[in-house]
Amino acid sequence: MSRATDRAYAGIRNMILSGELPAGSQLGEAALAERCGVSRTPVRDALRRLEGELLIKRNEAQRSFVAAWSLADVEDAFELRAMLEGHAARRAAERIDDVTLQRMRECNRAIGKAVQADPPDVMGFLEGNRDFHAIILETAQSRRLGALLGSLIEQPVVWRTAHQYGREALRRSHSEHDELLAAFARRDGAWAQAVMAAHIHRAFHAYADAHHGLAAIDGSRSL
Amino acid sequence: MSRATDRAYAGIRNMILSGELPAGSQLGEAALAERCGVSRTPVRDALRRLEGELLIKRNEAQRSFVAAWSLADVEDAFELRAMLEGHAARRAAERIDDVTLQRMRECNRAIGKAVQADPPDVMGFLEGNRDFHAIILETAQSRRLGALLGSLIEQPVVWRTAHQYGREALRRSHSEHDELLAAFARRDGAWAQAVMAAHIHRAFHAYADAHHGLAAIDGSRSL
DNA sequence: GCCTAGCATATTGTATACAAACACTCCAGG
DNA sequence: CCTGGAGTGTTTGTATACAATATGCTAGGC
Repeated sequence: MSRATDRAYAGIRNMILSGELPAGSQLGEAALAERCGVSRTPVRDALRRLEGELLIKRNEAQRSFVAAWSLADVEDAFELRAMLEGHAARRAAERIDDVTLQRMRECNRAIGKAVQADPPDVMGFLEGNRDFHAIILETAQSRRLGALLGSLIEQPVVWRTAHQYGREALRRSHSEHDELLAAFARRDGAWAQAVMAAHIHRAFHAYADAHHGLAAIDGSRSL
Repeated sequence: MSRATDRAYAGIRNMILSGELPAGSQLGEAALAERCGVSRTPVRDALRRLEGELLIKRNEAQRSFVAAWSLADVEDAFELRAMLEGHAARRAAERIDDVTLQRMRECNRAIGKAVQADPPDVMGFLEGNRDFHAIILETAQSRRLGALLGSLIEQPVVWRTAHQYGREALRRSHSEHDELLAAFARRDGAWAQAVMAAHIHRAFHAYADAHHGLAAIDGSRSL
């Protein structure tokens, strides 16, 4: 998108994800505009977008607030992701060509390298991971699926806690990608779907463990 | 939302769905603003929203055009709906209380009455059908699921062709709702999910038959 | 004759001013 | 002391003016 709108979107988004704007705080358009160095117009566009991604909720009088995410909300989002990305994986496995398959292999090699670095290169991992999933989504060739997943992929709180993931969790993620590649190589859609669904569900539990601790799985705390 | 934005959204949407603005035609903000009797600002909001619902697509230079829907696109949307609404039905069956169940029974009775009227009351059917599915979505208690389905429920072309559905198709829809109610009464999530998925898939074929004819299932024609 | 550069035009992006809606406070009356 | 309501201030909605950008056409050179 255009420069000012992007700046507003990225700026507000970062303020929310970094915790600079805590859950529940009001987002006045004028204040945000000043902080981002743009006028209210692009801020309004950005707020609409963020509202669609459920990072922001509006009260009955159209005032915007940072949405509060309970663990149940996050689980809900992961469950939908598992379903939709599983579907995407199945479609991709049925449609993938050898060139794309090769690209995915290289992508996962890069992820493997990031995992084995000392200390683990978490940013590199996240980037490779995002690319990997993006290729699958693209190969699935469903515009609507892409649009739906768009609001789910960038988990709001995941980024903040990614660094808490242990090397073991990253390594398992990497090896699950390998299994996905095996399913793709065989063009086995059902296999790919199952592996992907498991992959996402496991990622949720890795998140829940890292962020809430094993004892706190009660859904009562907000993020 | 507010008055002007709603007017723009509803106006543009109707122009697209009614065919007044054919697929592929450019949507200049200024022209739309004049036709809707508002300024460009609410028109821009409405365009953003419609773009999210994929009724509009933008080219690389940010110009808006009415999206062309091929039969494959419609099938794609129905497939996603089957998956997501199936999921919603499962959650709803596991959570529904007796009061809501009674409301749904009454809703389906109203649908039955519309179907048996002579001639069939198609508008009444559509209205009841929408309510029925809305109750399920509400009972599923997943904000994100609601947001995702929001962009899928209002099939753009379905409304234009609903009147072509025969009484038999409407009657089957009604009886499938009955089966759904049976699954809900037993709190059987898996059953509800299966019935709902079948319900949506059948609806797609009813649509395809009515709109494209039995011989034209090739995905090449746009809507 | 064709390609390219540049200008004219159309269209979207951004800023700002003003209008409307809402929330909040404070005072008056019971 | 509690309640109702008017007034004030804050916040969002809308309109419009201006800036930036893309597009298409024309003219000039090769």
